[in-house]
Amino acid sequence: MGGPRFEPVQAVRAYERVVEQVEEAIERGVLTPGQRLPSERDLMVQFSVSRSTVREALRVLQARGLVRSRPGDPNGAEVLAFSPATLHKSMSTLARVSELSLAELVQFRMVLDASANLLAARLRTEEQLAEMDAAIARMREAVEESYESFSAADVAFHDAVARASGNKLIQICTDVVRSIVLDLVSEKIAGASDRKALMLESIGHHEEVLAAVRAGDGPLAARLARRTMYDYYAVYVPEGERPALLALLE
Amino acid sequence: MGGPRFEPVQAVRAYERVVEQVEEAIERGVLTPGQRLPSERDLMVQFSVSRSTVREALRVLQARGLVRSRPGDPNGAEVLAFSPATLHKSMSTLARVSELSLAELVQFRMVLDASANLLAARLRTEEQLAEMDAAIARMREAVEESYESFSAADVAFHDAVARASGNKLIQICTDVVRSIVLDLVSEKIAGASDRKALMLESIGHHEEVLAAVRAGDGPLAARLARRTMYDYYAVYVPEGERPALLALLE
DNA sequence: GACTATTTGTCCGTATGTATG
DNA sequence: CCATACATACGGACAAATAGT
Repeated sequence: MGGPRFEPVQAVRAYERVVEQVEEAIERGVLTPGQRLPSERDLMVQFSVSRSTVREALRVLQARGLVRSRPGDPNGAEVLAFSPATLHKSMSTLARVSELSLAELVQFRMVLDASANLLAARLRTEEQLAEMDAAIARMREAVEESYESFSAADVAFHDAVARASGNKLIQICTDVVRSIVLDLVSEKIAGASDRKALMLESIGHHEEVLAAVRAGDGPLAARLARRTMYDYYAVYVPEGERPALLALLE
Repeated sequence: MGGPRFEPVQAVRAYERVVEQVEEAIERGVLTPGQRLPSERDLMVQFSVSRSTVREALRVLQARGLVRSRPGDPNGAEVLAFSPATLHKSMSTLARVSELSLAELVQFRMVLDASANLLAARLRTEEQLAEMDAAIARMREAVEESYESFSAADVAFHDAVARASGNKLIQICTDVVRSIVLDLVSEKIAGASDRKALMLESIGHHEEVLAAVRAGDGPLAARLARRTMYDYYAVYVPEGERPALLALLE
């Protein structure tokens, strides 16, 4: 064993080297959000490449959500704070291209929401409990208004729980997967004839979940959260795929 | 309320429009993986834009993992099958830039692995059980060899469980988060003095988990999986953040 | 408000290395 | 080996947009 482990020589493009250097500077904190990159002409001098190369590198950095540039900006491209937008983008294409079924998405939401509730039940503050109360109150008001405002309040509730979990990864994934699921089923829900009854039932479920979170009973909150999500979305999942969801309900 | 809801007019760049059209063609299945795009010169004619614009669009598409282009290829850029590589990339930068702590990453792994085991216990086939057996066997052999081969076998086990869960999203996220965690702690583990004892203990835990999966006891498998992961990684997590992990162990 | 300087967005032409037949 | 077509990279140019005077 052993011997020299040569790296495969790959003709790395010029723009890639530019991307790497800027990316590393951002990740190392040398460039912080809000700061500006040098102008394209300055960059072509510093990297000693042509402007086209600089621009291709900037496009890649922009696609990765690290910088943003506007025409005529005298300050150069702006370094952005990381947002889950790119994550959202790639997960969305994954959902559309790589044939993610609604069942898998809902199942993943059940996993995330249950975990968030489990953690929130132990770690929540009084302030966060108040947020959840307020969200449910808005859900109740929205029943008479529109499905859109109801859905917004529902999102706010789950968001508050996700924040209370203290885990940013849970928070971000919850946000991403939820918006994808809503894209897939919001028209169907909005057009349901018994929409109002569904909303009222959902509110009751949310209140039970919140009571468990308030009582600090994590396992119960997680179980109720899974059940709530199942009851709300199962009708839109093909019957053949529902057993996979039920497997989470023990 | 009401009134015409105008969209904010944003000067959409030419390369963006090119990206949109190609992206849509891929997502609608007009362009399938393995197919080739027209050459850059053909594209500048079809879109009636310049070469630079075409190239910037191709860089963005490449950054999103949708196409790949090599110099001298007579067939033009290749349409790729979607891979979680972009997802991996953006989640990695999220971990580095957005200050994700090791505690949060391990916590998320605990959530994913527990859910995967819960589902696997009900949905696994005999074939998948055999894979898990084989992985544990390789772990046992690797104890005398090296930490690297042990880690590889360990990865294979968790991968088999994730596949057996039947949820691609769990599978992909497991893969992504695991590699990030391993990047952060693999040197520490490899350099541990009581490495061998740790490996043996870990094997025992994995066997208990597998026994629960084989018995079809999902909740038990999930609980053991969480415990296994905690015991393996907790020492690398700052003491102040361990309570957040313990909150998952009920 | 208008003018000017600078920057980005876009286009064109050209040279070079590479892969295919 | 040669010819062709391609991607890569360079440099120059002009219009549109922005910021400061």
